[in-house]
Amino acid sequence: MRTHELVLQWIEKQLSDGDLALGGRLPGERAMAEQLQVSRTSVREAVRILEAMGVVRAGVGSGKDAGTVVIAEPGSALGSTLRLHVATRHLPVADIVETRVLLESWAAERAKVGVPELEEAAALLDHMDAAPDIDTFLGLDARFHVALAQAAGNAVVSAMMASLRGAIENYAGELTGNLPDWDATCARLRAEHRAILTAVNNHDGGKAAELVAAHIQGFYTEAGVGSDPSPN
Amino acid sequence: MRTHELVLQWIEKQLSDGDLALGGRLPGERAMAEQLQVSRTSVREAVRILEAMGVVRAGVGSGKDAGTVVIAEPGSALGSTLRLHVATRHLPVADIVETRVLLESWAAERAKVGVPELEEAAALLDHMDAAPDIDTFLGLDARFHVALAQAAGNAVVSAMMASLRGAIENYAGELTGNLPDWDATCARLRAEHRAILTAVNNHDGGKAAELVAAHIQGFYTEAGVGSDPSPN
DNA sequence: GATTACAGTGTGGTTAGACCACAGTGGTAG
DNA sequence: CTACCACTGTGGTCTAACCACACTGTAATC
Repeated sequence: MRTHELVLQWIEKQLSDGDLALGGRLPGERAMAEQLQVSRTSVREAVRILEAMGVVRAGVGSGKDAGTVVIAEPGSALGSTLRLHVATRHLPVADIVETRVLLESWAAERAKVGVPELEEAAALLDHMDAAPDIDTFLGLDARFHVALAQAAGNAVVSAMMASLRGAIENYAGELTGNLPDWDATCARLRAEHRAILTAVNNHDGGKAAELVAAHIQGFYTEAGVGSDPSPN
Repeated sequence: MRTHELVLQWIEKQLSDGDLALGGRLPGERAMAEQLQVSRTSVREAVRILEAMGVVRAGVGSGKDAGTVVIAEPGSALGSTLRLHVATRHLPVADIVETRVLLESWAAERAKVGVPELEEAAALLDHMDAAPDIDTFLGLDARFHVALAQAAGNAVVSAMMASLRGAIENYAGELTGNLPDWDATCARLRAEHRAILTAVNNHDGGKAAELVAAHIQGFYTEAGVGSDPSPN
């Protein structure tokens, strides 16, 4: 077994045993190296992997944001991984979109009315009506979809859904500039968002799921994603 | 931007541009370091991250398996990431199981009859009948479920489904020893597998999806997973 | 006394250079 | 022809140093 894997095992055990919890600080790299009798290089390789997994965040200096602390951001980590595999042509963009439709319509169908996430989603829709530019709109759009997914109460589905979106974010983002009429598209998307939220609040999960599926598929189809067999 | 991220960007660009394809070799670490004008350490950190993502595999020595080659194993990589997040208590085991049911029943419903994956699945069932011990059985079981998922033709769903299983593999594996009657459970699982495959081959996707959902949920429930609010 | 300036401390970030184990390659002695 | 062995290039590991950064405490200054 390679040295940095030993360090990974040790840290994972600390997490599993509860000796290291979310928000907690890892020992300094030099201290860990001495404690485990390995070089600082190996410790750093392990920390890098955990950072790529979204399990820790490393910060220089001293004080609040310094040191290596335990976080929980699986979404961005999974997204990066998927993005790389899309780059290798192993994961087709169409499959990403299809899976996103699957997860997100499932979540819409099971969204619990009255949870804070739905209120946040509603507030985001108001902000989107006043979004000054496309990028701001897309940023709020992402947050809306995540909030909607979170309302279903399954953290794994939320994380995966967010990662799927993130994996093709740049790719799809480039295509929005080529849309024939962004203002019209934007107006349609906003109307669809409100229809989805209304269906959820009316306890009509089936309707909400249908609307979400059509909403996502419609956007990517219009942007030209999914029909192209050779992305990048 | 940190140095190793620069290396990551460079490699990702090589992949996106097609200059580096699946099965291809990365330049040696020393060569890459010189080419990008960074230290070998930084190159190694980038390679470590890619390795954790399941994008490359590093091998020592010379010849066929030597050097750093591009692979495509998102499943194991995503599984490790999820496992770590389960360890931080951020992802409940119950959510993992629920998501696996979702993905796998979706795949069962859309499995295409006649594809090679289904034939492989059938062959695996025969091998499972003759499995000498639990570990062998569970290994074949994993391959059966992956083959079934692949029959739906969505690489992302297959990878995610495999990763979900892998994330709680050890956790669930420990519990199989505590089952009241493994022989009975094993016989039941084998019967359920055949019923699932039969439903798929009869083009009864709805039935297959139902059976798969009950099959997975039943196993984890019997093993005591999902009802325990505090795993590990 | 309050404020400012600055050295001190501990963090991760980066580098250079060395040595190791490993696995093929090819020459060489038998 | 065979067996051996030095050679080469790969990743794996380690050491020791230096840097930038951000806070902390102290001391000089107003």
